[in-house]
Amino acid sequence: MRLDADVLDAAHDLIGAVVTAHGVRARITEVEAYAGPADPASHAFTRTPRSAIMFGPPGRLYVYRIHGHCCANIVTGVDGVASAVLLRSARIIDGLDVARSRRGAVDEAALARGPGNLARALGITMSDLGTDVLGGDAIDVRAAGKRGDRMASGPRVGVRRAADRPWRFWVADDPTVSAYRRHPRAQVEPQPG
DNA sequence: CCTCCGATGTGCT
DNA sequence: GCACATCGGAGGC
Repeated sequence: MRLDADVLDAAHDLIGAVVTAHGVRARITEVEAYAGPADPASHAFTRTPRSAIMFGPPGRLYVYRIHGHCCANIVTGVDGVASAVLLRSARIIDGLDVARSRRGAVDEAALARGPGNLARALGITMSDLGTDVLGGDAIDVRAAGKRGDRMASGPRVGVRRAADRPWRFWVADDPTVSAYRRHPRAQVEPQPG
């Protein structure tokens, strides 16, 4: 996985990768790229205590809370370059009963559909902030065999600024992928040229 | 399709 | 203090 390369390459590589966390294994089916200071939608557009981790080395987990939910990102880019890939959806491979106990009575395809639901199903909380997912810690992300799935891309979900950059990537026609929701006050970004 | 709203932390003033 | 957010479920049209 090219986590130290361009964040769009890293996002591509994370589709199909397998994440293991707290008794559940899942194959990633949907991600979004956030390009740091070059990206008004990124938490690292400005450097704050919360976003500082994204300015560090790749492979660490950036977890944040929003509206009472936790969301998990993989930090990308070499040390000093701030960017990250949000894990939005996944298909549970192993530990279905554990995931169900965390998520309640929902369809199997919906257990880890959407970033808040994914973190919940995998038991990821703020205590996992900073975990090195490449280093044999409690949470692990690794490339899996190529599956020949068709990849699709489009605008990111729920962002107000830079709302039209097609930096969301997902496995085409996969029922575990979340629906697109545009931010109600999405801003139009000036087009170059 | 759309709009509302609970939920709660972060960052700005 | 306060606006707003990488959300998600429910409900209306």
